[in-house]
Amino acid sequence: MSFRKPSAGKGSKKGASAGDQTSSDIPRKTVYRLSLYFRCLGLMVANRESIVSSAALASVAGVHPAQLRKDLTYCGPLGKRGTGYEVIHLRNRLEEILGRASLQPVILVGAGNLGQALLSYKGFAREGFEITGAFDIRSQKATSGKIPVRSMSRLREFLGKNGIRMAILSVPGHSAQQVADELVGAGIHAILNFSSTVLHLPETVAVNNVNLAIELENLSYFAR
Amino acid sequence: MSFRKPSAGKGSKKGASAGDQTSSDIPRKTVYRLSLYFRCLGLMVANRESIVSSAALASVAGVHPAQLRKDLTYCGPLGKRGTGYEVIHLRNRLEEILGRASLQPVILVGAGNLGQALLSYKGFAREGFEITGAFDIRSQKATSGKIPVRSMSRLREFLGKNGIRMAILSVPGHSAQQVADELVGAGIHAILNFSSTVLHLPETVAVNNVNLAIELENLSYFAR
DNA sequence: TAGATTGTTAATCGATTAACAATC
DNA sequence: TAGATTGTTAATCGATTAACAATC
Repeated sequence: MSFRKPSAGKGSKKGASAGDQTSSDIPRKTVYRLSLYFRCLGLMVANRESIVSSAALASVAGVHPAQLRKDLTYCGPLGKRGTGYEVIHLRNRLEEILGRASLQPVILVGAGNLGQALLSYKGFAREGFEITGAFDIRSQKATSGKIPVRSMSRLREFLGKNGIRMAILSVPGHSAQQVADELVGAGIHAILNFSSTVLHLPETVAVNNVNLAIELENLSYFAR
Repeated sequence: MSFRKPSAGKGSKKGASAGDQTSSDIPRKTVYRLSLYFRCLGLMVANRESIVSSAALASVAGVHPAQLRKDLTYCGPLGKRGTGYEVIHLRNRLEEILGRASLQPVILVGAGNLGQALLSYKGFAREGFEITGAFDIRSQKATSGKIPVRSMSRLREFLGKNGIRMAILSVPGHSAQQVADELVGAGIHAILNFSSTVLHLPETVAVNNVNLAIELENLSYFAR
């Protein structure tokens, strides 16, 4: 989950948020769905499917066919009327737009319970995101198969040296705002916020909120 | 993150989804924000604040004051004109509506890399959700401090015996749909889906999608 | 009473979907 | 050519915000 808004406005996204940022002409919700289409197309490539219609792709992605076609208008004309889309071609175009070609370095801040769990999660790497550094108020020696957790005091130096723009924030709620300010001050432009605090940051900083407790709470409400 | 829609419609929420369900008159986005307000009020209670205005609470929650007031209309009249809201009173009312009073049992299905991480995450318990059972195709003995991972074949029996309605799904994408069908068949009404697959399920089942890779991908797009 | 703030309605805004001409 | 499906515009729908009367 995440809460920031589409590129056009300010306000709150999924549930709530503070501060939004612009970075392109494609609305945030559309960018999100493009990621989804990209993944569906990856499966189709693996299945040796060469052509797909908007109806078929939309069905797999769980969206309305018209919405898919609307979303794709942001990517230029890509299909062939009467036929559909070339799977590989469409996938390549989305990869290009989403900037998936290159590996993205990310730092993780807050190596507590959730932070440690995220550090051991291999899904990020599988998707092209490498956690190149981990930070916490208390540093931890590297143990087998794990990267070292550095002291927060080394943050600025590390970011500058490695040109990193993205951070995963998994500190306790009570220190999230302060740490986020620190991150932004040190040059971070995008934060995946797992803390339960709504961050107040400049609009130039992109924030996506993932609040697992609220997701469950939300489900439990609708499960009754 | 999560993708299902507000209680009223069908379509996709944050990014994409398939299938939606109704369960009340309060729109899903509003329910989500009520959770957020509930947490902010918790902090205020801890700070011994007794009264709060819509402007102040909205600011902390990162939403527009009018939106907060609109959201609260679903909860009945709660404030005092000219003064604001009694913190404790409002918090209690939200707790009531969200059904936070009681502890919710949840199962986790898929004890791979991410599943193990989620099992060791203590944040769920802290928020009133107890992972009472874990399942995987291959069962695992309980080790110190961890609950046992049961074989999927024991699922139906376990659910029936414990009256569990919610599941966290952390299986690989390629088996997510099949396992989800199994869960629904066994009586699950709400799924927190961490897999990268968009699930196609009956509208009566609530699904929230959390796709960490897409969250990061989305951020990386806007961080450029 | 004067000032403040809620609750609510109406206006705005954006996102989704329907419809269809263009065209393969 | 006839059938299919895209790309796009217009219509619909829902969510957010502005505005203000009610009232504490």
